[in-house]
Amino acid sequence: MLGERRLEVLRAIVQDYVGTHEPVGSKALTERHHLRVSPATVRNDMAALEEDGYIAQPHTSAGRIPTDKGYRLFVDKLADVKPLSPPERRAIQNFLGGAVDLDDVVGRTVRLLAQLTQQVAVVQYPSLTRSTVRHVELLSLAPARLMLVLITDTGRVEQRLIDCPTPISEATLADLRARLNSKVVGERFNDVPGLVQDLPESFDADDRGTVSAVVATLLETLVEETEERLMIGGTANLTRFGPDFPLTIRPVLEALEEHVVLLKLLGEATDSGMTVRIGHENAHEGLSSTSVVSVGYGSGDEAVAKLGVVGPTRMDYPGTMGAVRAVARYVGQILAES
Amino acid sequence: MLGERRLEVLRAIVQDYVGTHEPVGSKALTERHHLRVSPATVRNDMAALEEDGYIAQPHTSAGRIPTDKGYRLFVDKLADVKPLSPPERRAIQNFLGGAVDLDDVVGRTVRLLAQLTQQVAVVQYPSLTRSTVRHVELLSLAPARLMLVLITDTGRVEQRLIDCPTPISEATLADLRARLNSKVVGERFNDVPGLVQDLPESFDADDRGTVSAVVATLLETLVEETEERLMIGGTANLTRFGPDFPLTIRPVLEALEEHVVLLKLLGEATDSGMTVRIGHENAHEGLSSTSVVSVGYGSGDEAVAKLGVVGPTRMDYPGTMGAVRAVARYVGQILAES
DNA sequence: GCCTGGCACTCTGCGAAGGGGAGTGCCAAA
DNA sequence: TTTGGCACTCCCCTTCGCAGAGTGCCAGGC
Repeated sequence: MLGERRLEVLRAIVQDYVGTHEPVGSKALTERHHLRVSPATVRNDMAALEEDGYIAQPHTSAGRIPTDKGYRLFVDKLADVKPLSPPERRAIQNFLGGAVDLDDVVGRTVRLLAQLTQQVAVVQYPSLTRSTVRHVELLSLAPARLMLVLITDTGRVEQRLIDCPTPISEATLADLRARLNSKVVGERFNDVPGLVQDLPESFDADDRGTVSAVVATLLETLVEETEERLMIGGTANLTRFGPDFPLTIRPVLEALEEHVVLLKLLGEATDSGMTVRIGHENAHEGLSSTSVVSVGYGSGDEAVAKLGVVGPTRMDYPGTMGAVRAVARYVGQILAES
Repeated sequence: MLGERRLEVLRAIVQDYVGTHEPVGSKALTERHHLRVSPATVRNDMAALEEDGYIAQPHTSAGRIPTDKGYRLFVDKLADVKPLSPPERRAIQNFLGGAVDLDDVVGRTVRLLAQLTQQVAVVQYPSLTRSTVRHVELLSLAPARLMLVLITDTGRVEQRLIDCPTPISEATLADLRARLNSKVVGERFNDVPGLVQDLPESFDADDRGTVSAVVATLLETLVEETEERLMIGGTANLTRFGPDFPLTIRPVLEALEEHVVLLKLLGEATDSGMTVRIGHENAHEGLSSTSVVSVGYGSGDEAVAKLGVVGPTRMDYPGTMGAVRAVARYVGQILAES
């Protein structure tokens, strides 16, 4: 359909526009890229590209800018992920390696990604549902008041207060704690319900209510806290959007504050491999002039969460994708080590 | 020094400028505020106010706008904190009351404050140093690997991994756990070091190394985690700064991302009562065209942390102060209940 | 059939020019 | 001390005109 040279022209347009942020004309194209043809020929190609919806003119007799469809083609067919340089890789490793706990890992990742891409970075905390249980702790705070602490293999800690129907002895509590842990430690969250549901039956009638309450709270924590958290950074980079951005930046800031929206956005991305959503491909309309590059990361083979960046559609896709992929890889390593 | 009417004129200028965001002239002043004098008289007063540095003209023969010094006088002498309406109070209570845990309380508070003031809200997590210990838990993860979990009365949980020099038996661990808790539960963080420092001596020589490691980690957690966290919201309100804000908004966004800066900012505020820092009174230069209204909040009589808002110097001070104070009060109540 | 050079046309962006408006400062009088 | 009057200043907005860049189309060449 599209000739080889036309694709080349589109690639050149995207690259130039990303660099200059100004509509690019036929003459400038032939000068900067050594296409072996004249401006007039390029004009013909541009007309065809515009006809097919890959580029557009902001105003008659101005240069062309890529459309969402044009960027899509560029990303799918014309762009290679640009690997980071060895020094950059080392810097990433050093910076992430200094993290002391999970919060710190996520915090550093966000700052790193924002810094590397000069865009807004979004990092999801490792998801509970895909994590496994490292430990469950039960503390007696008062005669009829317990605290349940759940520790995941990714270092996340969740706590819940439990009001017991009847007081429970320390001995029974220790027993419960031991049996609970022997059942669930190392198991994935999804599998926990089936493993603990018959636990109350094996206790004395007196304690059964309390044990049930504990089990119920545990399951509740697993479900409710699937509500996933995320961290955002680099919002100052939004000012790079352009001179027209007062109206552009506002809906983006609003969207970024709605973590639910962002989580959904990340969730929609394919599980493995990198996902690029361009402009109107994003469901949320506040993000219709932005692109989202996201990828899963995890401590093992499997992704436990996602991270990505949000930037203007006119972003440097190869560079951004390279940075996102590299950061995800190293975060995975760090998580695996801890 | 300043006559009564001149103060009245200053107040009128501030109020008008806050409302219109445009330099205010003598004629408009006499029309909107029923000052019983003519524009010419007001002009004389304005000249005097300008002489003293309370107001300034952006350009010759334009209206006047308040200076930082003018706002300062307004806040100190001319403005009353504007109480919220009963419906607003009820809404606050309902909204905050729905919180399920500490994260949720802080999150809701930030959103609420941003919504009420239409500005950027900053809420500090309850500080560890002023909190008391609710429980310390020790978990054996591996033969020579422990996890220390610290739970505060404000619901915060911190965890740390400990590598033991020598393995420790479950019995000894239980003993240590019990003695540790009996010493520190209910105590303020600041007092903990003195209470636990002689703990290692009372154990067998074999275990002393491990106990020392545990104590050291606990103390480290207390100190390091004095690093306080905070949450920010309402950054989309930055777009209200004005049409000239591309250059204004960027340093503010940058400052907001440096939590360390913000914590310092909040920390500088007086412990009790409300603090208003106007324009250049803020140490950080990115915030030199913003004002920060902050106040402490706490579960009891004493403040455990601070919250506040960051907005343009031309903000509605009475309304903002009223909202900040009210929110702080209700957050305190919520924390006291839980 | 595709590429190329030439040419007329369109539209934006920028700077100069001009008028309206708002506001000030000063002065003289009440 | 306040007030009305008046001349002056400066900003802002609109208009105008022009240069520049880019396009579309056409006719000719490979």
